Amino acid sequence: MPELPEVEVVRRGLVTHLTGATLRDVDVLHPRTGRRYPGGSAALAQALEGATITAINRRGKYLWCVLESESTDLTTSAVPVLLIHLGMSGQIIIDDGTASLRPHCRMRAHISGGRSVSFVDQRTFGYLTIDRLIWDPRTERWIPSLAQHIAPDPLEEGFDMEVTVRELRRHRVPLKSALLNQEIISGVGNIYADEALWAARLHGARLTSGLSYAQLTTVLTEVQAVMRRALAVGGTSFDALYVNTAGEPGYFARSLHSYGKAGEPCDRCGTPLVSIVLGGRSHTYCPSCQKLPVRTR
DNA sequence: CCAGAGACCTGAAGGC
DNA sequence: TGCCTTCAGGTCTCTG
Repeated sequence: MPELPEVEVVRRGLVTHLTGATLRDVDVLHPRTGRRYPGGSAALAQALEGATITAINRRGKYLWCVLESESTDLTTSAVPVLLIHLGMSGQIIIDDGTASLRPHCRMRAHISGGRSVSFVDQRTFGYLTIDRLIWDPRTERWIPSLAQHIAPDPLEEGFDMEVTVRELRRHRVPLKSALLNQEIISGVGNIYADEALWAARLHGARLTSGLSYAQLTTVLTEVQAVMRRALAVGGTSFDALYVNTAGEPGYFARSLHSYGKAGEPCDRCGTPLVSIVLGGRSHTYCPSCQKLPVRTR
């Protein structure tokens, strides 16, 4: 499940292999992959034909390739980008172009040197589309218009801890749900939300409005810390659905303390971890280290 | 405006 | 053995 660290690992792979690359013989092979592009997958493939990638950037789980195009479709004053969201099973694989089409391959294009780039996505929650860059005054950088609604992510330069804490407190929702809300903080998914809550010793059901500035700052600091550690080892490959651009898994799964460990002893106190459903998503926590405050009345 | 629920999708895993 | 149900996840859309 690609969250911020996994998407960043993919971005770094693309920087190495796609910077300066021109897309040729573009095929978009599934209708859902191009569903966000007006005209759909066939029109998307046509628009991408001959486009050259000049830079690859990211905010949260949103990834985009800045394009220069020989196609008039893309020539306007605004800078066009290929926006990529990996959804929950998206992979981008660079190979030597001789391999046969991979299972669940949703887009394939040839690039220079006889190589090819494939977008593989088993569950089709991911998508590709073409968007335009707009200026984001909050962080003083260019972002795709379709990423306008998401907040800065905890590892980007313009991330403001105090603003995010205030935004968390403005909502009256379970802390776990707030961490997953990309409009409050972007890039966090179920794995790193559970891990940060475990590290901060906070129960995910606690309401954001009832938590102190110090507690919220702690959990955000833990989000940053766990993501940096995961990034350092190539991300989390909990199942076969996440790999880097070379098709290799990351190694952070072995460092997880709570996600996917219901019933196993807590690494701090030995109490068996418990799993509940919160906002429609599983939340695994230690009932001893991450207590809910006792309700009076 | 805001919170919560449902829809989307596919393969793995569990139950009978 | 085989069929059926349930579950997992991120984001968008709808409802109250």
